[in-house]
Amino acid sequence: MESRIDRIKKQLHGASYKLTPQREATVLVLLEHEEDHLSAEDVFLLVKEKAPEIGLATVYRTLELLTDLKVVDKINFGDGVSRYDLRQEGAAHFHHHLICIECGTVDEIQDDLLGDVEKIVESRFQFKIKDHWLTFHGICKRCKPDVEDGEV
Amino acid sequence: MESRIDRIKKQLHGASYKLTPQREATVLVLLEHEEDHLSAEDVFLLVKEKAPEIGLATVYRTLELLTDLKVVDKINFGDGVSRYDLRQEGAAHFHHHLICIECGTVDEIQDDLLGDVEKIVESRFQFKIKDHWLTFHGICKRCKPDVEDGEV
DNA sequence: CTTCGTGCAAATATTTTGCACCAAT
DNA sequence: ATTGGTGCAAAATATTTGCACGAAG
Repeated sequence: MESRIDRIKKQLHGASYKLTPQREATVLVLLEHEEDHLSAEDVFLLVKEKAPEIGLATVYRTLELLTDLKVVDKINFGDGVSRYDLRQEGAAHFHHHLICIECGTVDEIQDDLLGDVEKIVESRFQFKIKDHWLTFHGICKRCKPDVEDGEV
Repeated sequence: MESRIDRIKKQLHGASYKLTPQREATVLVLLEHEEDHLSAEDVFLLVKEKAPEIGLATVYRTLELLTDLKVVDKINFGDGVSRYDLRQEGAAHFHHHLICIECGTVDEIQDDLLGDVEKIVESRFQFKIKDHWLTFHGICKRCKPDVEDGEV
C-alpha cells in the first residue's frame, strides 16, 4: 500500500520538484501534527529536531511550495501568524474551524455543512465557488460552565 | 435625525473615550469607503488627506479601539495585511465575503445564510457560537467567460 | 557543469511600543 | 496638575530575498 508521504512525493515529482530531506522532514512534521495548526515557526522548531541544520527560510519555502501544490492550506486566524494545515486527501472542500474565545482552542469540523448555502450563493450571486473558509467563534464545550460534559 | 458618526461618538463616550479630530477623520474615511476593505496603510493615506499631521501609529490605535468597540471588524484575507470593515449597525452577525480568484475583487454578502448551519454546529459540537467568518473563493460573475452578464 | 535547493544574513513589511509633548479638564 | 491622546522614532514580529555554496544528475 502506498503511504501518504509517497503520494506527496509523487505530487512533487509531477511538478518537477524533489523530495529533499528537508522537505521530507517538514512533511513528516505536518503529518505527525495533523490535528494542530502550526505556524511556520512551530514547524521550524519541530523540523529542527529531525534535521537540526535546516533554516527557517527553507521551511517557509517548503510551506509555500506545499501550499501551491494544495498539499497544505495556509490559514489565518487573525493573530499575526499564518498557519498550515494538511488537506484531507480527496476532500472536496476545506474543513471548518471552531475557535474558542475563552481558551483559544481550535477544533476542526470535517463535515460538509455548506452544500445548501453554496447552492444559494452560486445562483443568487452568479459566483462559481471553488473553495470556502468557515470559522466560528464562540465558547467550546470545555469552557461552558453550565454544562456537565462527560468526556473531553 | 442622529447620524452614524454621532452614534459612534456616543459609543466612544460611553466607553470613556473621546472623538478626537484624528479619530473622527478615521471614522469618516471608513464611512466613505464602506464598500472597500481598507488596510491600515490605506486608511492612513486617506486620513492624511483630511488631517495631514496624523501618524500611522494613531491610525493603528484608532482602528484597534474601534475593533474593541465592535464598530469595525478586523479581517484577514490571507495576504499579510489586516483589513478593517465597518460593521452594519444592528447586524447580529458578521457579513460574508466572496473573493474572486481571477480579478481579486471582494464582494460582500449581508444575507444571513448560516442560521441552519449554526443550529447544527451548536447541537452537534456543544459549541456556543458568538460570531462567524465565512468566505468563498471562486469566480465572480464579471470573470465568468460563459455568462453574458447584463449589468455592472 | 548545470540545475535545483539550501543556509545564512540582510532586507522588507506590518504592527506595536516608548517617550516626550500637547490639549482639555 | 492630571489624564488621555498624539507624533515620531525605535522595536518587535513575520516573512521574503540575495547570494554563495553543495548535492545530484
